Amino acid sequence: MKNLTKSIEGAMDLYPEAVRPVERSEVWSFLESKIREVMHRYGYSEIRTPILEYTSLIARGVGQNTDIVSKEMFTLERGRHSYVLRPEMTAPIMRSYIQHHLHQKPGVQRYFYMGPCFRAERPQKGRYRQFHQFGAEIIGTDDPRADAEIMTLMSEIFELFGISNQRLRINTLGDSDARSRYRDALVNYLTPFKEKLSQTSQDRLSRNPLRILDTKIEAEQTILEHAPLISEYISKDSLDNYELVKGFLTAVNIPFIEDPMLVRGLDYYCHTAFELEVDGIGAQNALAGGGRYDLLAPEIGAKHPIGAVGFAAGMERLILALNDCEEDLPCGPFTFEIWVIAIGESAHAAAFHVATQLRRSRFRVGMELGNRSLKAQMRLANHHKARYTILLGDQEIINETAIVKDMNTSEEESVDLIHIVKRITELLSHVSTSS
RNA sequence: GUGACCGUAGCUCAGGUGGUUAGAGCGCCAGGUUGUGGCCCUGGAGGUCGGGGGUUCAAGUCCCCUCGGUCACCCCA
Repeated sequence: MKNLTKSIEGAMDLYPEAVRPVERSEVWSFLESKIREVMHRYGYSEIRTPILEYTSLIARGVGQNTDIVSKEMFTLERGRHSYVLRPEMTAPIMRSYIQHHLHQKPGVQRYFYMGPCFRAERPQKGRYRQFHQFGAEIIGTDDPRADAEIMTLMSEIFELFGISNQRLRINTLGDSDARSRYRDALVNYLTPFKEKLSQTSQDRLSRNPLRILDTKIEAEQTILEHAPLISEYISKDSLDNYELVKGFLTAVNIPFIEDPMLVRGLDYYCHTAFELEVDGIGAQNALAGGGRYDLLAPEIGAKHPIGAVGFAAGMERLILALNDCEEDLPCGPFTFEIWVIAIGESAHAAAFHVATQLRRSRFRVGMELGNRSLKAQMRLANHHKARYTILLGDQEIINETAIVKDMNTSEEESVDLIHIVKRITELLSHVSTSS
C-alpha cells in the first residue's frame, strides 16, 4: 500500500518555519515581493497563464527534438485532447500575446511572471519535478537595447540578493539562415569523427548537432577545438547587432564572458543567448538563462516573426544560492504586536471581541484558542515576540477593564475596555517612533 | 532513463563484530508560582527503527525485494 501522507517525488511542500530555506514559505513570499518590486521599477507587468497548455503548443514552440519535449513532459489525455503541465513559460506567454492581440497595445510590451513549471526529470540538487520559474519578457521589438535591458534586469535582481559571484556568459546564435548553414558545416566537420563520439552525440549529429557543442566529455571537447565557429557563419547585420548588445552591457557596467560554445536547449532561440551561473549550488549551476526568440511566434501560428527577448530563472536555485547568507532570509515564528489572553471561559467572549476590534484597527493580533493556562498563554505571547499582552479574567470582566502588559518592561496597567483600541494605538505609535 | 550513497522521536543525530523494556540534545506538554512569559529545576507525551519478505534461539543491526530521499550522469531554471 502506497504511503498516502507523502508528497510525490521531486515536489515539495512550502510551510512556515521549515528547516531548509527552500521549503520555508516565509522565504518564498519575501523573495517574491522583492522580485516584484524590481520588476515594477523596470516597468514590467505581471502576466499569468494557465498551468495546463495544449501539448502541441509546447511541442511546436519549444521544439520536437529538445529533451524537454521528447522526454520530460507530464502529459494528460482527456477526450480528444492532449494537455501538458507547462515545462517553461515563454511559449505560453507568446501564445497569450498573440491570442489577445497584445501587439495592439501602445509601445513594446514588458511582462514578468513567476509560478510553477513541471519536468519529469530525476530530482537532484537544484532540480525538481515541480519547480518555480520567474522571469521577464520584452515582446514587440528587435532593438538590441531590449536584450541588454533583460540582462541588466536579471543581473540586478541577483545582485539585490547579494549574489556577487555570478557569471554572465553570452553568445550569438545568428538567424535561422546562419544556423542552418552552420549546422551543415558542423555536421560535415564532425562526420569523420563519428566513431569517436558518444552515443548521445552520434544521435544528436543527425537530430540536433548544435547541442554537441556544450558536451562535457573531454575527448569530444578536443575534437571540437578545431570545429568551425558559429561566428564565421553569422551575417554582418547579426554581428553588428551583437556588438551593440555588448556595448550597452558595458555601458551600464554589467560584466559578461563571451562564450562561442554557448548554445541553448530550446529551439526557439536566435541571435542573443545567455546564461547566468554561480558556484556552490551543486551541479545545476545555472541560476538563469534566456535569449532572443523572434521565430517563436511564426512557429506557433503568427504570420510574421515578432521580436522578443527574455530570461527565466529558477526560484529554488536562487534560494540555494542564498543559503550561505541565511541570516538575510526570514526565519523564526510569526510575530505579533499584541497577544490577547483570556483567563477562564467567562472571558472568552470579551477576549474575542477585543482581539477582533484590534485586528480591524490594523494591528497584528494573536490569541490562543481553547482553554490553556495563563502561564501557557504567556509563553505563547513570548514565543511570538508580542510587544504587549492584554489579559482578561473574571475580575476584569466585572470591572469592564483589561490589563495591558508591556512585555519588555513587565509593567502593567488597567485600561477600560471601551478605551482599549485608543490606548493600544497610543502605546504602539510611541514604540514605532521611538525605535 | 543510468549509477552511487542513505532512510532510527516533530527537528538534528547516537545506537563496534546480531543479544534485556531503542537513547541524547533541541522542540512540544505539564508542574515548581490557587491570575503572569523569557532563565533555571522536575516530570511527561511522542518511535510498527520507511514498508514487505527471508536467515537466526534472537534483527534497528545480516540478505533480498519494494517505496522514498540525497547526490551525480544527462539536461536545464
